[in-house]
Amino acid sequence: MALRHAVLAALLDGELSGYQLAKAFDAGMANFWHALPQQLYSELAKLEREGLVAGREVVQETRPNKRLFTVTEAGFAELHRFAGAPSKPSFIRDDLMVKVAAADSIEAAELIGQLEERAAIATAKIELFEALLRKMRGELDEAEFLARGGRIGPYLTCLRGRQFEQGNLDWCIRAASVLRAREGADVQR
Amino acid sequence: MALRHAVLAALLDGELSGYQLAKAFDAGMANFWHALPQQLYSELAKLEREGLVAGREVVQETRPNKRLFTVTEAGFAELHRFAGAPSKPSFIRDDLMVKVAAADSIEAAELIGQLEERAAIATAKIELFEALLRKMRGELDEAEFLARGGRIGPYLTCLRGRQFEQGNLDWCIRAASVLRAREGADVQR
DNA sequence: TCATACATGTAACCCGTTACATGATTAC
DNA sequence: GTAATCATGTAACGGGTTACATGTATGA
Repeated sequence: MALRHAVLAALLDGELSGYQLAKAFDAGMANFWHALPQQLYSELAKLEREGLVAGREVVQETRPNKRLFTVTEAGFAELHRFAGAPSKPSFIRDDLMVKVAAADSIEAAELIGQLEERAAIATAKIELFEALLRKMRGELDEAEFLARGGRIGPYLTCLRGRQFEQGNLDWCIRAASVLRAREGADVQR
Repeated sequence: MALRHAVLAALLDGELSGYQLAKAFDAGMANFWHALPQQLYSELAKLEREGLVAGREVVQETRPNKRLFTVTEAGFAELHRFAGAPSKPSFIRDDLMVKVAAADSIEAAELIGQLEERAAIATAKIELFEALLRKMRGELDEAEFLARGGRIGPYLTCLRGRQFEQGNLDWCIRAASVLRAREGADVQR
């Protein structure tokens, strides 16, 4: 049960509608979480019922009306409680890893193709995260920003996201090259 | 629906009982997947019903009887089909990242403690994975093994697992030191 | 004697994903 | 015209986690 906390964390920057929250999850939270709009709408509804967020209706003329949500006192209290609870170590759980694990009984060409595709995705994400980091730190350099900037939380998680994707990229390239070298080569079975 | 494929991949090395499979998931698969025994038992039952694995009863005298499972022809076919399907990129989804994202409204000391704890766990996992890697490659060095060894699949995923934990470790240390430096310092709010 | 390893499951619940459903406005 | 953006949901399904349930054998 941690999506609720990710939502609370996302709302710390200011009040957001469900729709804006979905955007935020596609951008700033994307390094460590992902959620579809439906899930966010229903999670917001649940959080409101429990009094952890408060919504206020904003009437718009040209656009459909929307509801903006803020974290309540009870919401902050819940975040603090959450911060104190132990966090279970995470692992990767990736289809591509399962495929590589079975590499010895799967056609190499297929696998190599998928590894290259993933490498391309990782490259794109790295660029995206780097742009985000530049935007967050503004005119300060990284050391300055981390030492004295505001809201370093999202910056730190974005750093981890970038590093994670760099790890994906390096590994995909390496695994693909290993598999390519073995194709047709003389190998133990 | 990918646990089934992880199970099939794990069974490639030879026939295993549910219990042994649970061990295997705690060791060799641990770098990229985790599953509780209950889930494995029920997944094996499902796979057997669908004909993707075959179980054979082994009567034991001093121990309770057990059932050993092997991948069937249909199971291999399913693995090949799976290998051809697109794999969605994964992301981290970690409680600790949520906490760091909310760092600006959470007590730093708590967070630093959790980051250090996680760093210790990562260190332990790295050692574990390194031992596993040494065991898998036997007397060959890494380049030799990757070029000509048998069963490189698990080796490659274990490399990713080690690298992932190294990433966790580096990031935890960095994030903790950033937070420590800011404690009591003059910071934007 | 007590903890650990061996050995296998069932049941309930929550969370996440997929599919369905609607409808106006703005920019190309 | 057509795609993208704004805006909000419901329903069904499947997977993962937690709790429950049982029993033997070995080693400290």
